[in-house]
Amino acid sequence: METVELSPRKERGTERGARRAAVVVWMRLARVYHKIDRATAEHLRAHDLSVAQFDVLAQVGAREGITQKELAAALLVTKGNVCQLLDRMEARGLVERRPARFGRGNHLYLTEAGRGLRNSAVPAQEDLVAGRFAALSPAEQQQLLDLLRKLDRSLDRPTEE
Amino acid sequence: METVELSPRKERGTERGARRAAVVVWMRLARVYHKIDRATAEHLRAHDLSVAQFDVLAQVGAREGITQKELAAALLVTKGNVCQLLDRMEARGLVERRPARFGRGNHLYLTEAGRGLRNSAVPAQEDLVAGRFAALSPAEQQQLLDLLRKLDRSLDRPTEE
DNA sequence: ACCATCTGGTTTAGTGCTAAACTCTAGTTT
DNA sequence: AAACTAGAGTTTAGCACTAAACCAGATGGT
Repeated sequence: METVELSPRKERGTERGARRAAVVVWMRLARVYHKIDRATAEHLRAHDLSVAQFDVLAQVGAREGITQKELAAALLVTKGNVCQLLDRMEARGLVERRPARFGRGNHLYLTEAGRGLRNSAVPAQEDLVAGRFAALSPAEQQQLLDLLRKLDRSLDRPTEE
Repeated sequence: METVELSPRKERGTERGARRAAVVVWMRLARVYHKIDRATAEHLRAHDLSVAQFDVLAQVGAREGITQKELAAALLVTKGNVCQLLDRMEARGLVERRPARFGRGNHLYLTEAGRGLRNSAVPAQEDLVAGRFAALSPAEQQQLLDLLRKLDRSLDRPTEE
């Protein structure tokens, strides 16, 4: 295995420190993500839903008529993944694919069952999340949101390292 | 950075408002996590490593002699998952399972190949993460870390919902 | 009209992950 | 010592997810 090209910067002492600091933040963020994700997965089992399926239900419910491509983009997953997810959920009668009348692409809609499940699962899910964040005051949550937003936006801009 | 309202004024301080607010923070956190996770996965392919394998390599390298159970706990995954992961990595000659001399459990060690790979992959990975967090100043990263730490610690405390 | 291309969507192979059942053995009980 | 128990590790079934190849209908240029 070859050595990988490191970024062409000079190894100044402060850079090393900055690198460490970022890694620590990232590890903590990943930890928090995992814990809450696990907790929601466990909770959603009461509705016979996986987290992925819940996400589909929530997104499609919020934006009916969305296409598979758009859904994949919204969920940050591949179209292949969305396709398989929809296969299962359609077979279970939760969502419906309708081919576009003009142009290409399938439009997605919730069935009655899907809407019903969504209406019960979404509030429960929100309650759970609210509970997990309850340790932070509203002001702290706002602060956290601000930081995450700034970070998130910077991630869209093509590599500015 | 300017503060953005979380929700319409009329919901401020209400249960509904708090619930919404937490959900918004959570969605943003999940988004950030996904993006960085994807970026690291892509980057690690240069070393023929998945994120999970990288994590194993990093953990075992940092704490040689760790048991599988401890590793699973450190990575927040099931022991079954660790077992499979180790199967592949052992087959590839990166790690080694050694049955405990006394008591039960396997102790884990990196092979020479594993150590070499770790030594090249870890710094590259840290550079990438540092780059992704570069949009935040050191002070902001500290702030983010503080909030995540507080949140993380609260998640360990048995359900206070 | 014809062909080339583009682009949603589908399929497939391979990893990651969980839950749950199972194995094996160390340490304990009787 | 024989049997029981508990705990680390393994196995299995099934969903999630990606990358990459594939398919088919739309679009567009000549």
